[in-house]
Amino acid sequence: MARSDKSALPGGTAMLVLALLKEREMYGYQIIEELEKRSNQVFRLQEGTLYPLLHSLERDKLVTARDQETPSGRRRRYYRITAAGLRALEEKKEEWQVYSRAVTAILAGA
Amino acid sequence: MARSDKSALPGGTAMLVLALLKEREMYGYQIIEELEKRSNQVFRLQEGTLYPLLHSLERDKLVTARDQETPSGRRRRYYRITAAGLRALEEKKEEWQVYSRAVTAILAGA
DNA sequence: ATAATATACCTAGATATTCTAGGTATAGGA
DNA sequence: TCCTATACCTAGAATATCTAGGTATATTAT
Repeated sequence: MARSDKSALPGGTAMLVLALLKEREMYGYQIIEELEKRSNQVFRLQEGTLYPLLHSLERDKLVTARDQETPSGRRRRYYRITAAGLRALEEKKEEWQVYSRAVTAILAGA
Repeated sequence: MARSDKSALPGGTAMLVLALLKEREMYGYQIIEELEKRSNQVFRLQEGTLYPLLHSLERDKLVTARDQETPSGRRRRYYRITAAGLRALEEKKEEWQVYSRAVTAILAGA
């Protein structure tokens, strides 16, 4: 995830992608743009990050994929979240809450 | 940083360590325990993560180090944050705020 | 007294994640 | 016609963290 200092949120990328897919099925390129838009340009996934990630989510059965052509003939691969994916999302969200609260506590000091 | 799913917050570990050192100088083992305590056991740095990290912070002049023996003869290496370290901490905190707000926005949905 | 555990430092190599830097192909606009 | 945007992909590099060791002394339990 491209940010000023090159760092990212580990495991978090999958969580964000699953969160988008919870709303509706989307194709890869669209996920990148949505994520950028909704974060107000805070992060923009690199294609080299997203596509392999989608493949691993599919392998783990957290999403399913189907190909579809646009009227103009362009190929798109749509991803849809599965029941297991929804469960995984809830878990990751819970972890994120716990984690960010702990970080906040430490930053706030003694 | 040991968590249930093995993931961590990249760059975040340095931020947390610097946040502790802002309060007072500390030695490595102590940092591990303080971090665990203040996060309510949410994370516990592995020694193999912390010691190399402290060395890189020292190399980058964000901290300075000095050795000291306890009355009983045990060696401890104390780390103190530098002015550059304080600046780096403020930057990382700002990034964290921006980042966590963006994540929250995406998790909250459209 | 001795054994086991805790303290305290360290490193090398494996693993996981993301990035860089390419590649392919089509659509649409200048 | 050429350039940019769309849309997919992968290989290899870079980075961060973990695993799994190692050394040594102090403290606690047997």
